[in-house]
Amino acid sequence: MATVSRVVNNNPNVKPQTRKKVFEAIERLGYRPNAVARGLASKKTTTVGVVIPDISNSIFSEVARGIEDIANMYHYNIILCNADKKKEKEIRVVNTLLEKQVDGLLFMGGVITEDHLQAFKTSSVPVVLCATTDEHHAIPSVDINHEKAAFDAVNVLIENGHRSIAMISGTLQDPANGFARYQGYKKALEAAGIPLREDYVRIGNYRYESGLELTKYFLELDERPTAIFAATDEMAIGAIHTLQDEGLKVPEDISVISVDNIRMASMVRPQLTTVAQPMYDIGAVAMRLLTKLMNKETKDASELQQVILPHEVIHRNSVAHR
Amino acid sequence: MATVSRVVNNNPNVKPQTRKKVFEAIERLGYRPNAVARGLASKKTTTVGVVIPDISNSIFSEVARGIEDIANMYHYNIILCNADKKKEKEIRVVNTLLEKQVDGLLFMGGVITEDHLQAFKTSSVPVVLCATTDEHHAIPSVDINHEKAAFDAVNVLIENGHRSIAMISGTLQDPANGFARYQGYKKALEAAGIPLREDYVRIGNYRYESGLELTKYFLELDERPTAIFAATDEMAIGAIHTLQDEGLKVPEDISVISVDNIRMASMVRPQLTTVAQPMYDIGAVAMRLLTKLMNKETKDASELQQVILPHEVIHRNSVAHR
DNA sequence: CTGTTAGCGCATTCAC
DNA sequence: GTGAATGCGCTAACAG
Repeated sequence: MATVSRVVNNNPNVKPQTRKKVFEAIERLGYRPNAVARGLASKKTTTVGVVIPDISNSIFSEVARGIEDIANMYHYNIILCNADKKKEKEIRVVNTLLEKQVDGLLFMGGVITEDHLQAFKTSSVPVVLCATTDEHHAIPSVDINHEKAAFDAVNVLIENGHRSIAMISGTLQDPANGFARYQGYKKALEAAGIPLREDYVRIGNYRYESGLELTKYFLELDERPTAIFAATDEMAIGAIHTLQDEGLKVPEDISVISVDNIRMASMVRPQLTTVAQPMYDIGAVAMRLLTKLMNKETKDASELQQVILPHEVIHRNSVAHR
Repeated sequence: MATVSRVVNNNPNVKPQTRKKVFEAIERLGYRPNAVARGLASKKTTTVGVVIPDISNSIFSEVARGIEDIANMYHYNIILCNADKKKEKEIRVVNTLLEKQVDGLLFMGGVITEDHLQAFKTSSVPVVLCATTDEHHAIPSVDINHEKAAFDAVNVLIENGHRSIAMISGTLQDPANGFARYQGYKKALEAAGIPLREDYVRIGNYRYESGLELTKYFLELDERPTAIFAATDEMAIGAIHTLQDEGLKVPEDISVISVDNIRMASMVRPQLTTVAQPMYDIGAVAMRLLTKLMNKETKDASELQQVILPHEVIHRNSVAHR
């Protein structure tokens, strides 16, 4: 029995001949190792938990793909849980994942509250945040610099001569994303000496429909903006369509830029100029970091583990000089 | 110890008072049940395996969301594995999933070969196919009728007076999807007495880029088609863009229709007329069926378990009368 | 209603 | 290099 365990686990201390015999017996009997029993005995499940807001959202599904590819590479499987950015659900799934004895946890979600931190603290396995950060940087994370990304996007507009720049923002309640991107907008205007106009900022919900809707508001203004910065590609595409539906041309009449670079950004006309956020890489790097933490390859989880991946302006056809 | 097990598992045979005491102790000690040990002892893991071609593809990620929601409702978790429609990888992940003692398996993939059937047969837990079927209907499945969906799509074109209808097909090697949709196209033409022209059919890979590319070919034909039927929305959107880039108007000059109804279909201009395939429901129904099978609520896995969900024509703005 | 017992299928000592 | 013994943390009989 111990010998079988050795060959199954590739332990070298087995005579090649008996190894062969064991393999034959395995084949003949259709023996399949029981990973649950192995997990109980070895205290390792080679499984990691992934909590994600919504797998059907393309942003997150790309991150998930990055996670799974790297997980696979290191022979981990992933248990996937949608939590819809609902705090209660997030904490609940973290606990069930921990009960299932995952070897590590990847967390994507909304705001990281004290309760989240508390839940993570009860974990005996490493946790890394993915595409988000906690305000105190208490948990390892990998993300982009959302504020700088937004700043760079708005700057593209400014460099193209725009000074009337509206923003379709996400919720300001989310410090890691919505608020940070709004801050980037504000600072870019500030740096260019452009006064911030309150009527040039509307709050959406990140989605297409809200881009569609909020753009109508801008068009009713006496002084229409000449450019719109949307916090997400989806809202930007919504904006473009409202503009087009109203007979305006993008980018000739109004320019549009955003941040994300979802696949759809190059599948619309005009193709969207946007700041690319490397979704796949965020997932991949986060998973890689998690493997290091699980193997204790890295000294201390609390040092240096705030990875910021670079973003990049992708020039396409939705921004024009004026 | 047994009593603790009882309260944790909500067994009614516990005096309310001792139940309360146990809960207090659990709270005080921060006790967290070990689901792996439970799984070993009870032979149930409350986990199901999901093999999926690519979670970052919106078609599949919507199915996955349907699966997870219902799984969650029945207190199952899902282990998600991407297999990219690669036979070898598919079979490998099925085996690791089985080693992990999942209580059931949901399979989305490419062609179901004999080797797949063989792998499923070694499973002691139920398997259901999701968004695909095997040719012999040996495995329970939930899907739409792809042939009829394609037939209906082409018929919309015919009813609108089109007789020169080209098709951008998926691979004909995939009987459950690509080939079935091609068959639907063929039969619709046949039923309308329209001869099939070989130069009106091109084979793509389901994706945007191939729609983009193959449409150019149709435009170079002496007799241009007046309508294009694409096997997927992505290819249809690609077709529309090539048409527009060449200065043609959709649907005035050329009509386009397809099947899928991905979210993006209503996020392009013109909005895409397409046959809706209920992705979320396919996942949800498949998971629900799997729960029944796992609970042996249903007599025999091999009877009646070929669920066909209805599809529906969604009229938008990419088809015109001529 | 509660406590005792015996595995679940492995990995991991420890002898040999 | 191999086999025997122990225990991972729980559930499932079984007594009481």
